[in-house]
Amino acid sequence: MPDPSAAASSKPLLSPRALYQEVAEQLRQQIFSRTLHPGDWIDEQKLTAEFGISRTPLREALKVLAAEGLVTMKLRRGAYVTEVSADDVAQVYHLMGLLEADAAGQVARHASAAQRAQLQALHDKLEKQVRQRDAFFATNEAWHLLVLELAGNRWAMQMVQDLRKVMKLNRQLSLFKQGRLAQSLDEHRAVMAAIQAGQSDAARRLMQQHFENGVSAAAGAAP
Amino acid sequence: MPDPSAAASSKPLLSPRALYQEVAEQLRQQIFSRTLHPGDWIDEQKLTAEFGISRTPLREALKVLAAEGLVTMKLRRGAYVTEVSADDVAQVYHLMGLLEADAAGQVARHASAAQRAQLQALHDKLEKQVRQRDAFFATNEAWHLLVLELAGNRWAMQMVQDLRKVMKLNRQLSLFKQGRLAQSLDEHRAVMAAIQAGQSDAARRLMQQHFENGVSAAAGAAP
DNA sequence: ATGCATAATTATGAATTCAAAATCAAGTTT
DNA sequence: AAACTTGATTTTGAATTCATAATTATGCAT
Repeated sequence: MPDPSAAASSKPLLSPRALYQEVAEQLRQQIFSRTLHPGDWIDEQKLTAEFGISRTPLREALKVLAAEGLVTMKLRRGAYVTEVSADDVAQVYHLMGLLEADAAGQVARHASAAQRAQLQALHDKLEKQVRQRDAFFATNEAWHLLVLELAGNRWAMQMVQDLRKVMKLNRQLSLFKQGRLAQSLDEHRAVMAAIQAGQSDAARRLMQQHFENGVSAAAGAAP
Repeated sequence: MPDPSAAASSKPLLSPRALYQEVAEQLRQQIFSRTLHPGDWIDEQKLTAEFGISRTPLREALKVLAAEGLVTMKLRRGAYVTEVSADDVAQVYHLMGLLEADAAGQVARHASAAQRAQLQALHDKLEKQVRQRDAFFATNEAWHLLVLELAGNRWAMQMVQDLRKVMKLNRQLSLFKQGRLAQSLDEHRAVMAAIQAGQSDAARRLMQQHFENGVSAAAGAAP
């Protein structure tokens, strides 16, 4: 068994990616898990000690996260975890809706039978996971990403992935309450049907609606 | 021997931004101006000599550009200027259209009278610059960015700015031929009118159309 | 002469060192 | 006692050094 707990414990036997990327991923995890939380100053020395590395790859990783919007660099006073307001959440959610709705439209119009089947398979899996929150979330994300992938716009894909990261800064996991989860599945089913029927406009509108419902739930508009 | 022609010749008397950001901007310029062109390997030593700096800030800048999509990092073999295919151009243009169309809709719906006037002023300026290509381009970009700014979604703003950078990788300045330039102005006028009239849907559709016309011109679909 | 193995060179990735700026602390002055 | 000044400490930003992977060059065998 290679690496049970720590990430940068030993020299990676095979290095699929550079150290700074490894560190960037570790930092993302710490940010998402609130080990580092929004507004916090990022102590370089402490982290280099924790990871057992030098400052160079850490600082490179911080610049990557800054470009992603997860951290904010202040000249001559280091890096801070980005604070995301409720307004930001609404804005980001809106954009994700816009991009994914467009992607759904593209898929409904151009996807092959095999691709539709692939998407349907993931949806069917989702149907069976309504009672398992974590599994549901994982499959849900996979389905959304597959829609984007099938739409075939790699720039849109990259953007949505970055936006998803920003969303994770915000601990409103109450995003999906009990009821919302079932409703979400209903909406998925409708989008899926439109895609299967090749109804581009409908797929687009339904996906947009799916996100609008999500954001109002996230903003706490629902009682 | 000091270097009078190079950009980072002397220590900046006042440093508004960090060196790596300065270098990132220099690199962007070299990429846009085709001093470095798509597919090229980026020679770190050559550039450090040219800029008169060490490799550290240069490598940090490269990571930022990689996050923007302008360069591609290959493990253990350095950085390369990203190659942008015709397909990429179409995809990026489509996304810009999507985002800006949405922004135009928002502005039509929510902008104050003062904001509309501000936008109108820029448009009026544009009307007078149909014969001056460079000035026209500058004002055109300013107008588009103002639409985004007035829409009030800072994430969308950031995205479009990144997409614009990628677009500049592609030297299809034939983007605006003689006739296209006048037509572009017509389309602007229509969007502007819809915004002034508070017609959100119309503004959105017209802006979308504006971009679709642009992309077909860029792709060389027009004769 | 061609192909392969091995040595020399070069470039990348990361650690370390150095300089300057900012923060913090103490002491003095008003 | 409060505020300002001055000095010590910490921390950032950048240069330099070091180790290792990759490339090129050289020599040997077939």
